[in-house]
Formats: sequence, C-alpha cells, structure tokens
Amino acid sequence: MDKTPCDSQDAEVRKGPWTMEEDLILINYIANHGEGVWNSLAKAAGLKRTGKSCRLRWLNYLRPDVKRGNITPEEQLLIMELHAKWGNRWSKIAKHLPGRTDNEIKNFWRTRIQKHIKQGETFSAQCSEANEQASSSQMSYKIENYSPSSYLPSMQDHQTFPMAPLPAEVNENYWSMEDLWLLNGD
DNA sequence: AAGCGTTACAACCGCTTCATG
DNA sequence: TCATGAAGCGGTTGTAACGCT
Repeated sequence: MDKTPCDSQDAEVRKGPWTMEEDLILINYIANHGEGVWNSLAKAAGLKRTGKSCRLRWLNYLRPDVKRGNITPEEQLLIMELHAKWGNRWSKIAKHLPGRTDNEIKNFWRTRIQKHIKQGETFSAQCSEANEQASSSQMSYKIENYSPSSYLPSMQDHQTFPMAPLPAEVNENYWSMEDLWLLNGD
C-alpha cells in the first residue's frame, strides 16, 4: 500500500489533519449529492483522500447532528452501563447515545474512565460517582462547547455551500466549525 | 518565561463483515 | 459457492492544548 510519488498522477493521497477547504468541499458535496460510495465520492468531489478517510471525517466531525464536547454525567453513566453489558462494542454503545460517535465514546472511555479504573477505582465507585454527578448536573468539562449542529440546524436548509476565499485570519490547520459555516456565506 | 509531563481528541491502520456479481 | 470491493469496527498513534514545576 505504499505510495510512491511518481507511480501515477492520481496516486497522490493526502493524509493527516483535514484542512478547512477539504471540509468545505466534503460538506458541499454531500449536501448536493448525499452520502454514497465513499471511494467514488472522494474522487468525484476532487478530494485527494481515501473514501475511508472521508467517511470518518464526515461521521465523526462534519455531520450536522454530531454533538461535540460536554459528555454529561447521564451519558457517562449510560456509557459505563452499556460497556459493562457489551464490552468494547463502541458503535453499538454509540447507537444509544444520540449525536455521539463511536470514536468519541471510545476516546472518552480510554482517556477518562479506563484511567480511573487502572488507578484502582472500582466500577461500582464509578457508577455511584456518576450517579451523584448526574443528580446534581454540575459537572464541568474544559472541552470546548461548540457543535456543528448549532451552526447548521439542518442540511436541508443548506443545500449548497458556495466556496469562499479563506480569510487571512483563519489558520490553515486551526478553525472552528463556526468558521466553516460562516464561509458558506448564507 | 521556559521546559516538561499529561490529557484529550482527530485521524490512520488493519481486520472483519457484508453485499453483489 | 466463490471472489471482490466497500463499509464498519476497534485498536493505536500523533499532536495540540493545558497544567505544573
């Protein structure tokens, strides 16, 4: 699977962080044509990405119904309950948490819950802690509280996203979803 | 203020499953 | 029934942001 640069002109595949332009292209294309076969979608949209990469970016980040940040104590409790029931079946667990992706839940589990378990805390202690927090709902996270869906209420309202030139202040590798939707310029 | 360690998240990789011819 | 390609899934890694010394 190694890509040599001079294999052919279309052998070039981009990897790594997505740029704002790529995001816009993908959003725009899906808004107009819908999701389809990801490999052909990537080509048709003119993205130098694999279909796999496009799918992942869309499902985990760009989809308007993706809820980001602020996993609530209620959600945390549910994740722990479902994980106790099903184990690392992240996609199955994610189906019971609307707006959450399997990747997000997996990361949450590994970075926050598993860490505490390794430190010797019991599962029941976690549950009771979560229960407490769920009842008070005062838990605060440092995760930035923004959501694509908050800027794009529904795809139906944004059938096309005309490309706009990037403003100078938008860094090539750092932008918020707000920047993206603002650039759609409606 | 600088350096270093930790945390959280985005993205990639490889394997498995499913659909189709 | 088998082969092939696409999608789905879980594990892992890279890195930016943050906090502490």
